[in-house]
Amino acid sequence: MVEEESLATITDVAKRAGVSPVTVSRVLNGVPTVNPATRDRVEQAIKALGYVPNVAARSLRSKRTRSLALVLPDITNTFWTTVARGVEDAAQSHGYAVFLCNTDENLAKQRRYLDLVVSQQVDGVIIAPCDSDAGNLAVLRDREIATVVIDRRIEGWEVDTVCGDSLAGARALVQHLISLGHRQIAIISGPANTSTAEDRLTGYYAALTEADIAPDPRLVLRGEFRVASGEQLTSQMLDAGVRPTAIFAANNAIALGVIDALEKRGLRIPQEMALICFDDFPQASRLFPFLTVVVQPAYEMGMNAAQLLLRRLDTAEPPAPRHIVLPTQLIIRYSCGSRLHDARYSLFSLPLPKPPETQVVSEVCPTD
Amino acid sequence: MVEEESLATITDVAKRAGVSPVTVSRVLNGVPTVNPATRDRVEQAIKALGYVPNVAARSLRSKRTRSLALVLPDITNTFWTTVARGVEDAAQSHGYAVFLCNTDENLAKQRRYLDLVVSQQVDGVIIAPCDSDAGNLAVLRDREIATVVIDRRIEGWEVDTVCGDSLAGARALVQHLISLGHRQIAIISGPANTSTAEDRLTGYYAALTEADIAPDPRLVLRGEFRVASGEQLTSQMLDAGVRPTAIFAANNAIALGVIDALEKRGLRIPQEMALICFDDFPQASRLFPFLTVVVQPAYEMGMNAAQLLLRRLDTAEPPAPRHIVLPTQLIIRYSCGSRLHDARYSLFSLPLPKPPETQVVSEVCPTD
DNA sequence: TTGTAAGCGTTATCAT
DNA sequence: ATGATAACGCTTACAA
Repeated sequence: MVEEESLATITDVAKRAGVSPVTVSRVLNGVPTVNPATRDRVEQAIKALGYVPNVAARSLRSKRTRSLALVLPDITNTFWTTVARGVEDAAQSHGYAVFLCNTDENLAKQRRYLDLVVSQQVDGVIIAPCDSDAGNLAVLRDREIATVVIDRRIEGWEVDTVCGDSLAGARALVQHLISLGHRQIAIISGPANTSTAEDRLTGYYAALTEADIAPDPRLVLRGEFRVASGEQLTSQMLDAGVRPTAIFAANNAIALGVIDALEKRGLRIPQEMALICFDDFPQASRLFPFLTVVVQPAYEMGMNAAQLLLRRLDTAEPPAPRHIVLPTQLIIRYSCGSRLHDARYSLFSLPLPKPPETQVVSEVCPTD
Repeated sequence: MVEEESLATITDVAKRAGVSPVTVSRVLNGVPTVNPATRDRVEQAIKALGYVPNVAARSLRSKRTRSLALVLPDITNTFWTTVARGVEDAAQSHGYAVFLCNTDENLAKQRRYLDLVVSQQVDGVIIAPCDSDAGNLAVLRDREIATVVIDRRIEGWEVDTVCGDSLAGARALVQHLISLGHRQIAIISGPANTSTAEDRLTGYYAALTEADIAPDPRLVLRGEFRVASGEQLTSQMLDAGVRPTAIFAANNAIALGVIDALEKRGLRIPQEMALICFDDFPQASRLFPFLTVVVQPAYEMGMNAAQLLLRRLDTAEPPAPRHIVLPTQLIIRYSCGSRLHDARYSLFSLPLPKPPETQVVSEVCPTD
């Protein structure tokens, strides 16, 4: 049903419909002041010729490409792929295409991708930056490219931000351990120049302080948000004779490394070493029926970021930057007989100094 | 160091360097017939102005966008994210950007993405199609968009293809079970209209036949390549009183569903039910120290597909379509005392009818 | 409601 | 080795 000789242009459609190219353009862009009959003829011509607008020409003229870039640190982590799906769904429903860029937490790769993104003239960028230094995002700021920072805050640039509540999540996790009687709790966190690593550390300290437990510097370890880093730091700690009763892994990749190190040493989880972490695993309740985690609303984070960005692109004069902090959920896994249970609690931000009795606010909804 | 008033164009660079825009274009495109001194001046001007070429203008004129689309069925599966990284690395090293499109094994989504991809005028497409019907890829064929099909073969269109050797892999997996004494082996495969599901089923039958085991239709189940499907089919089978001694999951997502169903019924793996599957899990040796799998070279598949595509884009008159089948590896996991071991065997394609004694050809390389 | 004219930034072609 | 000119397909501004 599609006749093609070379590739139909707007002029071909115009000729076939007996109108001028401008009218076709109006139909394509949904301009209301077009005679319905004319619109019909144009639409038929479009269908008959299998016409598809040429985005290059369109964006050369209109200065918009209808494309976004999503720059992520680790495409193999399901947390990030879930974020990506949120962004994708929001973008697709608005007719935007998404370039997915994987930096591997590597600043050089991030820089290369940002250059690419600039030359591709994307309309906007959603980025989880490798670190909190705004200087590394200078290209975006200087060229005034609409940007939303996701998951991690940035220092020195007032820009839209969508994050999970790392502080409340970390505090709730550590409080959970404390409520189970643990007092020697190690934390294996991420790099010092990422806000998520910082916040989770702050939450850890807050929970300890609130329970009158003096922090032990030997139990505070920092590396990267990677499996290998979690494995290495755990091994170092254990090999140095430091033996906490519980470990808080600052994300799921680190937790995998911790599991690795513990299993190599024959330490059973949770009997000989309790483990909690940020970000869940798919199928976690079957694979790790013991694991208490804080999950962030990854899909919603992606969707929110994309919507924020798209709204900004639509409005001519954008409002002041917004900082969105999405609440997290605490999932406590336990077995009752042979049944596995997930108890879920929504976490709300509470002031740091001296919080009320309980941080676990909302209501339980067991899964299966 | 970057002076900007609006946004530098090729003309601004030309003025600053005291040459014509054409010369700047020549420098940008690496045309050799440019005086080195001129080239220097131009390059300095580019740097001074922070000039970045406008891809829209460039592709409007040159008919090339230097972008590819990668269309995948499940971005949450590490197999596919690994493929994506292979494609990305190859593309980036050639200066191409990649649009990642996630179809969720959903034909409607696939169609929408292909339309988007066409209007974005990408130079080429790498696609793992939802099914083997070439009709669903008609847009690509009709518009003569350079295409590489990955992971799954297509019926009715002669097009470049990069796949793993599902047949040899499936056969080796089932042979492994048989060598352990299993004779009631169930298979939970994917949809009938995907070549991977078909090939793995064929390999399953081949191994049974070669061992003089009559296939039992109640043990052959087909659904989708998804966790939920694996869970559901396993549950159905078990609830119907069908009780094999081993299950072959046709991919890793299905295997997760099988694990789910087995655990719900208190069946221990591998003591009460052996399990094998196609495609590995990250950290599998720790999480599933019992699991024997066939891994496909996902990264290489992506890289090969991208290289094939890029080569085709470079050469004016492309040669006949190529079909690449990459060999797979069998990984047998076992514990020796408290140590875990991975024994790896490379698998080579063998003729179907009556293969020689052993399918396991290459040499063992234990991991840790 | 529709059309005319101009131009977005680059590269192909031809000329020097 | 370099430049002048036109054209890619579309949308904006203005005119009718």
